[in-house]
Amino acid sequence: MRAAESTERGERAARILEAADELLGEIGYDGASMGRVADRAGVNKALVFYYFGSKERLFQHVLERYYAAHQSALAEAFRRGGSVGERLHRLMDAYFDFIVANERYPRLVQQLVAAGERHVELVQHNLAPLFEWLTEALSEVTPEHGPLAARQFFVTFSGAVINYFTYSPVLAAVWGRDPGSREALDERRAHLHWLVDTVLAGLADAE
Amino acid sequence: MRAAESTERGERAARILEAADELLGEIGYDGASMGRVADRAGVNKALVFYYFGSKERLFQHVLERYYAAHQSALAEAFRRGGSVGERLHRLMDAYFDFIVANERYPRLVQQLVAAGERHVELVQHNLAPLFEWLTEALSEVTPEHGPLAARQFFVTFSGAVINYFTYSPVLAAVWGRDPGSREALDERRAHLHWLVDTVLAGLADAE
DNA sequence: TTTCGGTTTGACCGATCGGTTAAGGCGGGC
DNA sequence: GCCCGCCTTAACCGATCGGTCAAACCGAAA
Repeated sequence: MRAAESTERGERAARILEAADELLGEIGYDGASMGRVADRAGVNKALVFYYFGSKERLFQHVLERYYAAHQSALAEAFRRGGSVGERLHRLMDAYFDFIVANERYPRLVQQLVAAGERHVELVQHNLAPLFEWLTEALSEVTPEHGPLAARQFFVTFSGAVINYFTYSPVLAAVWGRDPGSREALDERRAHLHWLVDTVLAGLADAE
Repeated sequence: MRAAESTERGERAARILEAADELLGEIGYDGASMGRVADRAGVNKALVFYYFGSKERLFQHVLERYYAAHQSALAEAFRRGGSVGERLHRLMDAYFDFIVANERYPRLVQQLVAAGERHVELVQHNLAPLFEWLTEALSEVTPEHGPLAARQFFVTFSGAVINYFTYSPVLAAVWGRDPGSREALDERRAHLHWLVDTVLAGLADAE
């Protein structure tokens, strides 16, 4: 995929995209000036505009790459059937794995949401399928309305996953331990699976 | 409290602080230029520097106000004793109520974390007490290590609360409903309490 | 060899940024 | 009436921002 993009319009465009990706994750949209992007890519600033037209389109390009990857990773996990529990565990794993493999992604989405109303649409398109899949997967065991509706669990579960990563630098300081280490990630993953099972058991009791 | 600050150095300083607070929540640190802060406060730009010295100190002032309020709200909720469940429910309510009463706060913290390593320290000081209280409250029923350790529930619970608000504009679009409405807030609060009870029941079973 | 179209560059633009400065109100004590 | 200290302002500073442009480069077709 990345190789295809490198040859699509020359590898310099790919270097620019990669630099924009890195800087967006490190210092945010406002901090990542076109000049710094060009410098990191080892390229003249005007070339960035030649390839991508404007700052907004450049970073939109960066986000769409993640969006597509995120989408396909979760679609794959959802397509295969199984019981409610199996599908939830698989969705959870897919979401978790995707973020581990794309460590800049959660901070990036977080920046978009925090930046205000302007970029809500993009995040919305990103979140909508995940929301619908989880709603469908849960529909067998949750009521349609009220505190136990699927939409509540959507916020709770996705928050439990993504917050671990977005707050990771803070957690590293509060705990005496790197939240990105292999053991810490395994522990978090096990916690999430326990959470799914416990919530499902609680829902069964509530009926 | 606010009245005390208004008279401390004249009400113009308070107007500047309020404008800075609003803009920080609306358009972020980088977007909130000193000129715009001054305009919104109805004041000359140089006056902002006269009172607060620099942009960084101005917004640090804004954050410290929230920090103190957050701290005291949760300390109050924790001080009173009771069973594990009672303390957890009270902490949850206090956290939730505080955010409802300070709607710009979560987006503000989110921006700090997203902005990179620079502001981690402030968020850390903010989160550390909450972490320790929840850890202490949970210590009776959770193991010290592994997937059911208190630190895991800290991330899960705080994420379940704060994510509802930070993703609120996105959720409004995905659902056909305003997440900030009275009924929606009540429903979310009930969900969180159900979550606490269910997790506690699950922990009791796990022993 | 010349031409040509895509690529790359340095120089430049107006706007805005955070921050400074010197000078003007302006009310209260002498 | 004058002076002093706090408040407030317009004007200005250098730096950086996103974006433009005309010229130079360069490999392939003719």
